[in-house]
Amino acid sequence: MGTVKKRSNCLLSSSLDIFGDKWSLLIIRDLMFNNKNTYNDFLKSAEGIATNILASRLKGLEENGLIEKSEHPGSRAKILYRLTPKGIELLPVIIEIHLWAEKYFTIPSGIEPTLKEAKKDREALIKSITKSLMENISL
Amino acid sequence: MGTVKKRSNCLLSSSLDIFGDKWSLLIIRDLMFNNKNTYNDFLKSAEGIATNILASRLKGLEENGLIEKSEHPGSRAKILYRLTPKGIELLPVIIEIHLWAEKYFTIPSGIEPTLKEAKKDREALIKSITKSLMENISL
DNA sequence: TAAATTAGCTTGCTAATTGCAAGTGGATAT
DNA sequence: ATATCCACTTGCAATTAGCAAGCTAATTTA
Repeated sequence: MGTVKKRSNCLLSSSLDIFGDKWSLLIIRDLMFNNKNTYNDFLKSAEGIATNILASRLKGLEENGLIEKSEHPGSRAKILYRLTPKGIELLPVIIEIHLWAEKYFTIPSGIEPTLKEAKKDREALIKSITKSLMENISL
Repeated sequence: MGTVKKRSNCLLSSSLDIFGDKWSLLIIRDLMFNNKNTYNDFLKSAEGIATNILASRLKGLEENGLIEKSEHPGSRAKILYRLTPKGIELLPVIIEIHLWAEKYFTIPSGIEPTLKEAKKDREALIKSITKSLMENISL
C-alpha cells in the first residue's frame, strides 16, 4: 500500500514521487522553521491542511525516511515528529525555492534577514541551520 | 478559471501553488536539459504524462509566466515552448533537488559529470547553464 | 473522581482531479 | 488526394482531496 511508485529513474522525478505535492514540503517547513512538531501543530498552520491528508502525508514522509515519530518529552498523549538527516538535507532545496519566490511574491514580515543572509553567505546559513536541526535530533 | 489560489502568503506555499505537483517541474526539466520544446516532445517523456494533464500544466505554467509559446522555426504546425527568465531561474531549485536525490537513488547514466561539477563549483554551473538557456530565448 | 478537553488519528461521504482512450481540425509529407 | 503529424479537446472511469463527524487514549478541570 505505502510503497512509492517510481515513474522513471530520473532523479528529479523520483524526488517528486516523494515530496512533489502541495503539502509535504510545508510539513517539512513547519518542522524546520516554525517549531511545530505535533499533529495539531501542523493542523493549525495557515494553509489549512485537512486532517486525513495530514495523516497520509505524515505516513508517506515517515515511510520515505524524511521524518520520524518519537516520544514527546512533555506529555505521553502527544507524539513528537522530527526531521531525520534525510529530511534536514532538503534545507538547500527549500532555501532555493524561497530565493526564487522572493522575486515574484511579496515577502512576509520577518524572513527578510534570513533571505539576505542566504544571498550573502548561503553555505554558512545552511551549515548553521543544519547544525541546530541536527542537535534537535539527539535530544 | 486559470487564476492561482494562494493558500497563504508564505513564499514556499505560494511557490508550491505554482509548481508543487508531480508534473510541472518535469516539463521545466525537459525544456532545460532534454532539448524538448514541443507538445509531443513532452508527451514522449519517460514518465508518461497524460495528454489532458500536459495541456493543463502547460496552460498553468504559461499563466504563471514560467514558459511561453512561440512560433516553431521548422514548421507552422508546431508550437515551440520556451522557458522565460522566471522559469530559467528555477535552475538552482532543480539542481538542489538533484543533489539531494543523488544520495538516495541510483544515479542515471550520463548526469554524473554534471553532478560532480555542481558540487565542485555550483555557481559556475548555474551561470553557464543559465547563459545558454537565456541565449535560446533570443532566437 | 467524574466530566470535559486535548491529541492523534479513522471513517463516511462528496467534490475535484487524474488518467486513459478516442476524437477533432489544421498543417505537412507522400 | 490521402495519410500522417501536431496540438490539443472531450467523455468517462478511477483515484485523490477535502469536509465533517466520530473514536480512543491521555490529560486537565471541576
